[in-house]
Amino acid sequence: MTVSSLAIASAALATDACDSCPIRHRAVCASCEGEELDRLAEMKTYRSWKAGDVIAMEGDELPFVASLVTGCASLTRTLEDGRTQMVGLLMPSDFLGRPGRRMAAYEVTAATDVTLCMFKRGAFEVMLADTPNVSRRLLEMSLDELDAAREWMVLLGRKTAREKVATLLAIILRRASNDAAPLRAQLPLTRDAMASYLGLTIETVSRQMTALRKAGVIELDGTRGIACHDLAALLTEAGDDEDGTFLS
Amino acid sequence: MTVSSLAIASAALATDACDSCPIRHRAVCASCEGEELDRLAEMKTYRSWKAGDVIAMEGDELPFVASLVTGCASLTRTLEDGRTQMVGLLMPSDFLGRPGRRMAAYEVTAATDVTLCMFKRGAFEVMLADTPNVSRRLLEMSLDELDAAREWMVLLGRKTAREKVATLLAIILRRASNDAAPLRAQLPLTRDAMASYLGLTIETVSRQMTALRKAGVIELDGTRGIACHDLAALLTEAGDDEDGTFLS
DNA sequence: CGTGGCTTTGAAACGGGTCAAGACTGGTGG
DNA sequence: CCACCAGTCTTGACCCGTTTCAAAGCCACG
Repeated sequence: MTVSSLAIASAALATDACDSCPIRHRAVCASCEGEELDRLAEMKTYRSWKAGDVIAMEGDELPFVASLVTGCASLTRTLEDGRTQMVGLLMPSDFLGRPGRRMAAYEVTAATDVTLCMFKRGAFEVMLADTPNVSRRLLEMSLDELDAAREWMVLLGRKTAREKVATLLAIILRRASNDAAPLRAQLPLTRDAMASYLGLTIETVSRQMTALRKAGVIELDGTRGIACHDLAALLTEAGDDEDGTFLS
Repeated sequence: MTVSSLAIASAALATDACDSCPIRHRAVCASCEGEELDRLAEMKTYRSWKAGDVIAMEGDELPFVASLVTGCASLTRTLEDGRTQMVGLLMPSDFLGRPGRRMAAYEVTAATDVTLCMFKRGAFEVMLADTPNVSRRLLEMSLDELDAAREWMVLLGRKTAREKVATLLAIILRRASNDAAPLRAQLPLTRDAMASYLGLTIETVSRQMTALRKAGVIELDGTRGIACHDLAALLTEAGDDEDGTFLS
């Protein structure tokens, strides 16, 4: 399994200092300060996985909930006959696990190298119950994810293969690059993972990438690198009615 | 617009008695008692719409949030060129609106006659902030909706037209009927709405309904009535790996 | 009894899937 | 250091399911 790491120097993560945590201001802990933050810090544990590792299988007991600190992980559901659909893509600060549910509802896989900030389920649930700063933030994040899921439903239900690929590339480019044109990024996903997320086959993803390149909308650099000189053109290909604000 | 009402005697709703409310134990108010319930009761207003009415358009200001009391409403997103995808189906006890957001993110349409129990946004947000019984329930409901949305992503991304239609019929039959075989129900959705939800065209929905009837899996009674003697067979057609537990 | 909206049915076109090679990439061991 | 190997990605040809376009049937309602 190719290792294409987005990991930030893991030395910083080995310490317990939430102050220097890269997701401090966006994760489920974002609204906590002082005592509350200390309490979270006491119950947390870091753990890392390599790209391609399965973090949890559908139906496994998941004894923790977690914030994704670095990297990128996917949530996937499998049908009886093996067909597979990615239903979520966790990026730094996203929350993994559902309070009140012991079993993983989806297979969780590390798309790149991943580090989680984990909380034991029981302790976290107690904290959730008595700490509005946590429960409010979690509600907010859940509603954002719901919006993202619904946006994705539009893509899955109504967009053409070309629009699907363009949409995904636009999202990745906007997230990863510091908006100076040309936008550049390394794809955190294999073609396989892209296909799974987009409800397509690998071959179709590959063909559409080539088509977008030949149309001059994007440039490819090796198998993972992409660049785009004209985001507007890419967004037009994506077929959105706005400018692709979504995906939490 | 054809009126196909699921409405329960609206006389009961005209009163302010939460005790006799059909969704009392499942809606966002479910965990509230005594004082808290009184407080909610004071800020609530009922309002009804006819089947086909638009309750809110995408981008409209929505000055309230609400629980759906009776009937069925759809959330729909539209692409620039007019393609349309339903992203949610609200059934009794479901929550409408997002605390903290003024604008409707989706078009909300009454699929059947609908009655909402509405709360003014401001007052509800205050209550949400200081009443764990409300915020906890809303979090739970949001996470259920997120699960349902993800389940739907699998359907949109990977299922065949036949499986899509079978899945939707199974869900409606299970919800609507009092599980004595044969399961019977009146569809709360037009073919158009079904197609919108399933990411298909009207014609394909119609063809698959006919195909399922000819295969002996379902019976059709007029244009809205369906019956099913063998739910297991229908679930097999639906292609699920379990027994279709989802959709909040 | 006619009208308009919803639904069904049919025929043809097309987009994406499937199957099958072949090319590239990065890592490994001679 | 280079050749090889396994895994990943690309490309091509063909096929099938769904959409598109068109027309006819059905139903509720005026």
